[in-house]
Amino acid sequence: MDTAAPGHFIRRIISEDLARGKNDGRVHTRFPPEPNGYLHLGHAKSICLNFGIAGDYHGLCNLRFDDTNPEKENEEYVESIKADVHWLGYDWKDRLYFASDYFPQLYEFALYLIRAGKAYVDSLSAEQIREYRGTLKEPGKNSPWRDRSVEENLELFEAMKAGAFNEGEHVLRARIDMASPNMNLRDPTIYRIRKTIHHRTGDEWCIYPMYDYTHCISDALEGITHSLCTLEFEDHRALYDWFLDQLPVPCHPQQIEFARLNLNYTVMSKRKLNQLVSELRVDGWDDPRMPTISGVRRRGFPPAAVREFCERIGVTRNDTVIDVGVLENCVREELDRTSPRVLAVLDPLKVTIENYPDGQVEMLEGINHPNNPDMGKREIPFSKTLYIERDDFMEDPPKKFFRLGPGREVRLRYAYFITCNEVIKNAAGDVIELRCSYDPQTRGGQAPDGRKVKGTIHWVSAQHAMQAEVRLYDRLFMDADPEAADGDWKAGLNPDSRQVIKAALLEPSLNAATPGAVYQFERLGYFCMDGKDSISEQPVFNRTITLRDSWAKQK
RNA sequence: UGGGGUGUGGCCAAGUUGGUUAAGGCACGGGGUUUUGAUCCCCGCAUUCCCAGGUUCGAGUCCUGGCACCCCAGCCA
Repeated sequence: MDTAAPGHFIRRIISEDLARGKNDGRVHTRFPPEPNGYLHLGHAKSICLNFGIAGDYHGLCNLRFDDTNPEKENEEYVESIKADVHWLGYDWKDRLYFASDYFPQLYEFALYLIRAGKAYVDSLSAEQIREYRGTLKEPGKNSPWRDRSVEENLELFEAMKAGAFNEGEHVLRARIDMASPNMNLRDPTIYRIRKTIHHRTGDEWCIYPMYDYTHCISDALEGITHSLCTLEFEDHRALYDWFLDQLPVPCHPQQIEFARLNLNYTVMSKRKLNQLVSELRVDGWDDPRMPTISGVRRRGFPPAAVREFCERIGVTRNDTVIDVGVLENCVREELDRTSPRVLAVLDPLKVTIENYPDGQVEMLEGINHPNNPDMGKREIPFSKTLYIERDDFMEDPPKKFFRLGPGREVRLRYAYFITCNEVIKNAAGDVIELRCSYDPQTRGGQAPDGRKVKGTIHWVSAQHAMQAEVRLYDRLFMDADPEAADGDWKAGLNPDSRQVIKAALLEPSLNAATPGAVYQFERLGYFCMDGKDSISEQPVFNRTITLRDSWAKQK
């Protein structure tokens, strides 16, 4: 029971509750997604909060699907959500629930409310209900059906359930206060008729309970102690409490609101993400550019990095926007620690070592991680014809450029010092090859005479390299705040958010790469083998994130 | 005066009973180590806490009055 660590305001509230002996010392939370889309980083914040708190206080966290709107929900979403929560590292064990499992109980409670005179069947149309509701500054007025007898309400509600009416003919409403300054309390609808097949209950029901009514009761039935939700539900708390106060429920959970996660350079609402997917602006919910959990997973973000991110951003009630740089930094930190290093060339420039024996091949030793010897070593083949990164050569380099240029000497990582003797160009004047010479004394990268070179560049042996497709990603939106662009938020979509390199060259050890594995391509960044599009003849690597690059900054 | 919230450096965020020089991270700038211009390591970065008054020996923390921004009028969640 780590009540010592104070942390954010929600932990403080829970620690105080525990100290006062509230809830018999139990802490029980829940993560309640609606299966109407894939989970995104905003959900990750909620998942880490709810499961994290349960873990810290030796409590429990349920996974509960809030599936009360059959028109938008389906099984695919349910499965993706379960997979995403597991991937993040959390387990609900045997506590998987569905609000739809409570439909019978919810119906009984509705009957209870009707008998208590706290709910009535309204026969106004949707438009009329809206008109009667009033406005933010003016009170609403009572529906003419508000004072039906208990018997008539019972009869009508049962007929609604039996399918005697069409959608929209009637609704069940809570009888609270049409003049309340809190719009949520102006006789909210609690049941509506929907003749739609539900993904779990099929055609068993044609009336479906609304969120406000369902959520609080579901929490109470599961013995939830702290019901954490986002700020926009703050005004709903009065209703949450109202229902629980009217009904004979086993307990009364406490709703606590926190600010949702906003990230710059992206959008974070299921509605908008859904739009990007359905309009084919991206390749599905798991497109590596998407801020979805499945997207960042495919991109190569480790779950530990996402968890660390959620920890770092904190939990408050402030409406804020987090800089994606914070997320990227978490990803770099985790990947720097865990990923093996490898040599790969994305934009190949041919190099011939003129004084290297034809047909000779040497196996050179490379270490898999500079700061962690436990990750071992590997052999990298070296030969007369190599490829280096085109960016690592400049015909007319500025003084601060440490790489290759005419007459300059650099170190080929783990191999030899080479000097550029000649630059070969094609008819168009493009550099197509470098003729170099190597110093046999520098094998491994050290000169016996102690001379230094300023640059070390990566390379790959032409005859040994394997080919791969590499996909480079940039931010999905060009503006920090896509929604600010008045009008079409999709106008700011970055046309260059994905760049595909068809024939990158990788050192042969990458033959052993498996889907999902992340490597650091030295001096370039971290790359993750794609599990969907890779085929054995042509693996695909997604660039997870670049390395920090102070040279690029300097330029 | 519809109701409900929030305001600490460029972006987050500690600071809770008022009491030394306002944590930490990201970003940024400078330096060192380095066979990745990576990592790592130093150092710098708010005389000031939305504003204005007030209480007090002392206020980011208390009081009063403003200002700014966010949420609410689904038979969505």
